[in-house]
Amino acid sequence: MASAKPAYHHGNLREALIESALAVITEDGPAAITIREVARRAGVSHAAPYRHFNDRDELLLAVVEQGFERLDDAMAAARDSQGDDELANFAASGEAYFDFALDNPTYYRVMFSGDLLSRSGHESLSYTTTSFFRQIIADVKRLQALGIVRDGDPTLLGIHIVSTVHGYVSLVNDGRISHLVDGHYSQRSVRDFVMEAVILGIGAIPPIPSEETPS
Amino acid sequence: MASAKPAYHHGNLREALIESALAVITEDGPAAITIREVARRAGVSHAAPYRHFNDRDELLLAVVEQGFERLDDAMAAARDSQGDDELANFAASGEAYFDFALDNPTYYRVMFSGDLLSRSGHESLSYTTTSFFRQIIADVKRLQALGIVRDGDPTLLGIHIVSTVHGYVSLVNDGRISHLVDGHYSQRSVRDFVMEAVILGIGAIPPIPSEETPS
DNA sequence: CACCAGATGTTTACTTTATCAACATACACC
DNA sequence: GGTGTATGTTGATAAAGTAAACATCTGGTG
Repeated sequence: MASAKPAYHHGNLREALIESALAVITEDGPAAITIREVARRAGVSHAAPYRHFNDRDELLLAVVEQGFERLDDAMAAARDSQGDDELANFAASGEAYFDFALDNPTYYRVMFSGDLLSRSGHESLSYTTTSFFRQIIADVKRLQALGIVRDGDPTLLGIHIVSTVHGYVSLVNDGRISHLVDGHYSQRSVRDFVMEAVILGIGAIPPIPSEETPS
Repeated sequence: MASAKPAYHHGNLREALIESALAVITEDGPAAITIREVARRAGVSHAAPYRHFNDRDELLLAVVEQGFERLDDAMAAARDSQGDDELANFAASGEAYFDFALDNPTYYRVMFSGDLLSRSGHESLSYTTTSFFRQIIADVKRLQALGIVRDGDPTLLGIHIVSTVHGYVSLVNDGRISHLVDGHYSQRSVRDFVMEAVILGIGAIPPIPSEETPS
């Protein structure tokens, strides 16, 4: 009861366009996104997207924003997953970051592409990262107050932490270290090594690994 | 004696095109590079670049390769600058990396854009990073043998180191942390903090800061 | 229920670009 | 000097961004 005629109005074109954009990026990278291709995939005319986005960048921006929302959600969920253990909560949110980035390379790539920012210094972008950093720095402060994290400027510590995590997932996503890892390490074990190194680096003791033995 | 007529043959068009490309990237980002614009800046017709590069990506690739050469040179020079002090040499080469990336954001951005790789999995690109990683890992091994760097898989330690450095310079270059730093810290001091944290993180003691008091 | 105002799509048209093919020129070597 | 090859130029085609004018649907309003 919903397929007789193609329907002049799509119904939810905006979302459909974002999804198509993601598909294109996954297949051919962010540079391959074209308004026309995205429109084609959504089954509308090449100019229809302009009813929802002023230009190509705005479409990209919508993808970025959706990505940050999902990342935020994942981290927020993880942050509260470990009860009262502050360090475990922090580690869990960090793990969520790793996992989001590695499981959603498409989102991650656009989110941190830098190209968008350089082209149109969209405030929303810098805002997103700002709030993200604030959260990390607040975490560091809290853990310092609890004596879990070493003394030192929390902003600088936060920058150090984010640098490592972001650097690692970027290198992995861009296929820059696969040649070192493939056949020698599981992606998981490398991720865990880096994560523990981060914890160690801020002077906290990594949580005792759980007994689970995943496949 | 070298400017009478425009000269049908440019003389060194290939280099000129690479330079023009760099200029465009600096001004408007990598996505703004067009064969035609680059040709315009070099003062040649829109099809002339095709005598030197098969397509747009190959031009980009040439920029990337030149960038990696310069980075390699800078690091190699630094690596031998501190005499027999192995750790100091390592730190110096790391510092050279930071400096190259932060002083040449244009090069660095294209070099690690990831877009190129995803579009055309050019072997030369993965090769470059491969040799780069090999060097780091060799350094780690040597320092471990000297008891300067903590035990642990040198490949994983190398990945950790490169992740942090690359992550930091990427965030800086993409303007993602300027809002945290501006007015509070000098870029230099943040860089030094991260660099020391890396040294600390691999279990080495940071070299005693020199007496210099730069402006 | 008929009708109007927006919102959402479509068509057309113009400009810029990548890229190819055909043609032109200059330099190197004989 | 003559010629082949590398290096440039011109012209043409197809695809994309984007704007403008036109079409159609949807949701109130009377």
